[in-house]
Amino acid sequence: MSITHESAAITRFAPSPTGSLHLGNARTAFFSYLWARKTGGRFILRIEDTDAERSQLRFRDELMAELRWLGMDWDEGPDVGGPSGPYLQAERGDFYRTQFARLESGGQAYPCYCTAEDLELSRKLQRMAGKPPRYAGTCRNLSSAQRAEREARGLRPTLRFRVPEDEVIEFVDAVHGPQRYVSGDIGDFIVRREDGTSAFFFCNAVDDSLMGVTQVLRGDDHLTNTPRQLLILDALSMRRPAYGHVGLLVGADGAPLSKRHGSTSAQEFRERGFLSVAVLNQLFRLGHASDVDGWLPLAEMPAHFRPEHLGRAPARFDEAQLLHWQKETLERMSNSEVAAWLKANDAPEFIDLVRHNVVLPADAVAWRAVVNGELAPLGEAEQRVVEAAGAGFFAAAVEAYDQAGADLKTLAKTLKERTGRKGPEVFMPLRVALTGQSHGPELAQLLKLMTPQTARRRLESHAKNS
RNA sequence: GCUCCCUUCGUCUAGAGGCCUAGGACACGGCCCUCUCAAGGCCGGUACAUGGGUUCGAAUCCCAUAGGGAGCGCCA
Repeated sequence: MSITHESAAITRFAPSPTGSLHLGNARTAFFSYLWARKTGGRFILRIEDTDAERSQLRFRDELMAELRWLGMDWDEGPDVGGPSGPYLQAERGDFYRTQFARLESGGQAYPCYCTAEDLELSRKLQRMAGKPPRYAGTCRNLSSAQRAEREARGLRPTLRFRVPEDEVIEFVDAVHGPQRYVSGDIGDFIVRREDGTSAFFFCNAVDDSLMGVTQVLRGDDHLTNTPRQLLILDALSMRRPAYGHVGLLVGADGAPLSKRHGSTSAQEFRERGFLSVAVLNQLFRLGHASDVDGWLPLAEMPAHFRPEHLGRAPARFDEAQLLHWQKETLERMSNSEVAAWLKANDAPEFIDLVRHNVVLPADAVAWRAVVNGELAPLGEAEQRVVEAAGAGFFAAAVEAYDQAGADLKTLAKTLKERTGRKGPEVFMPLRVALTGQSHGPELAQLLKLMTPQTARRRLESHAKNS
């Protein structure tokens, strides 16, 4: 069996609006998006809001806003419509009811009157006995009289899928290759909750099929769920999409990405000032090997996306690499784009000067203070530079500054003549005194941007008691 | 407990039996450039989880072991 990656793929991203857009989900969404764009297919956004308790409108809006911020657009979705709507599962109840009825009339599903407490207890018992916690089959073969009796007692049933015995379920996973499961390992599972809404296994599989999705791409955590979904689709004689399960995104410690790893949502990275293209360049290479190593604009990513090179092993998210893509992105931006990104109304000369020393907006804040604010206390290394130069050096520097003004070349020249020092021995103490740091943008330009009073005061402060 | 998945430099990855004394990117270290940092150029170190097979030959195939992860939910 060979997997074809080239035909027009209909892919989807189907998040549940119960939280912010996690980096891992953003990556799966992105891969799905790229697959559709690469093959000239379609990308669908479907919101899985069947859990009324946890689903929130706010999260749905946030999810879409973050996706858009990242640069992804979808051909079908709750806000743009499409031929297979509605795209909110909460509004698809009629579709599910139709399919539930088909399952029930075919005997492929049955009402189950066990309560959540019954089931919990049963699972616990099985676990203690060292057995896999599977549905015991209590309601599997209830007679109509028995059902009527339970209904009369006011019990509201769930609908349970009757897993066929001794069936082999096979499929070719787009990233893992051939998979084989036996139905005996799967217990009957709930497809319709007591309140009539659809459970995940069901609506997720049915909608993918109904919406014409040809390629489902999702996290590895769904791999062993796939046979269940295939069973549903087969029972309903619905078309199976192809499935692909990518390795999860994990933190530096190898554990699934979570809050304790710091920022994990797209929103957090956006708020810290990361550029969306930088984030995309990083996601593009996590669990995916492209044919290019360098930075790519979003428009060129689909052509360099290789579905056959999606990774099975979990990928660690390393912020150092994201920082690299951030720099690469910044280097490609014009001064006015950088200025717009910084959102601070900086003078063009300032932007031009410090842009190569700024990776995040927070860095610009520090340089602004250097130009016209208060310097932070000197670090150890800086302290040593000042001490090595000596108070006399700075006294001479003040004098030279009074004559030369903000022209660093003349200032340095004068100082060289008066102190007999040269090169770094002249520039380094000046830099440290003037900026408080041993590194940074061109000193000559920095000096020009400062007010004379500031520059003079900073030099003078080291001329005395150092 | 059962089933399934995963394991190449610190990190992301290339690698589909000989092209691998394992390649690239990021990070790191050194040198050059330079007032410094960044950028750029050059150089460098570090990896096939372990143990058995199969084979003339294994990172690549098979089997065990170890370690990680997922699923077995009226959560998705």
